[in-house]
Amino acid sequence: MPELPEVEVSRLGISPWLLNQTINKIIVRDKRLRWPVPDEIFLAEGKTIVNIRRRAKYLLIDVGDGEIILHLGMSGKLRVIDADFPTIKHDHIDIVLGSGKCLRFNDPRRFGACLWQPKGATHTLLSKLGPEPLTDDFDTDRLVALSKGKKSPVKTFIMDNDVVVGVGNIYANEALFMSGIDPRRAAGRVSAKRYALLTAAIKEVLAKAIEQGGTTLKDFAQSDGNPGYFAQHLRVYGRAGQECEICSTEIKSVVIGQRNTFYCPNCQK
DNA sequence: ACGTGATCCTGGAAGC
DNA sequence: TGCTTCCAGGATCACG
Repeated sequence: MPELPEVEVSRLGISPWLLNQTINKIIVRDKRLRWPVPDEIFLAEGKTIVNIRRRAKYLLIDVGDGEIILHLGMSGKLRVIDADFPTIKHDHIDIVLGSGKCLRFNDPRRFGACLWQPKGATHTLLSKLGPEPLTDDFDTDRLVALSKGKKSPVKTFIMDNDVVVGVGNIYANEALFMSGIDPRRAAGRVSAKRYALLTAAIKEVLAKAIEQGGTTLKDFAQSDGNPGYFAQHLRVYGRAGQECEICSTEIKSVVIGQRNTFYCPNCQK
């Protein structure tokens, strides 16, 4: 289940293999992803990859005339392998490179996406996104301003892509624990002081995860497809019934916005 | 405008 | 052992 750090680590992992390479061919074995894969992506054939960037959890492969947009959904994996390497189940798309390698997209649950945006245009999916969490555009003032009067839970608030992008369920849980805020608390009833703590916690937990190569639960493989990475230490996520590391109180779980939520009833108020 | 909830999909785990 | 059921997850869309 790739969150922002996993996508960033994927970007870093695949970039050296893709940059300055010509796209010889794009093979779409199954276009039934989150949205049907549009024929426009074939416009990238014959073009050279000049940049690979990330926006939220989207990867953008720039070929000059436009960008291929990739989203890993929750079960998507990218591997860079030899183009003639035998395919396995759910290998939906190949981007075949001049080097003989290919970027192969595998996604069992097909929640991922492969789309196209022409040069200068911004796909509607990307046009309304909030700021990147690791930039200065995401700060305490923004959380304080946008949360005014909001009755929905603070956890739902920080997972809202209009507020800030890239905060998924795992890191939302962890950041709220780190800042001592009860995830059920109404967003409008969190003080500015505590929003400062939360802002810092979000930045810290995401940055640390990127450093460590991404938190790796069951669905993430690094770009070379090899395991051999270690899951980042999670303090509340998935730990219901276990003791809080700080105070030994039992970690509770509750569903918020249809998402499993974990917190320490003693440390988080 | 705001908030809640259904929905997409599959594999792995848990339950019977 | 083999079946069924449940669950996970991001993001959109429909509805109250």
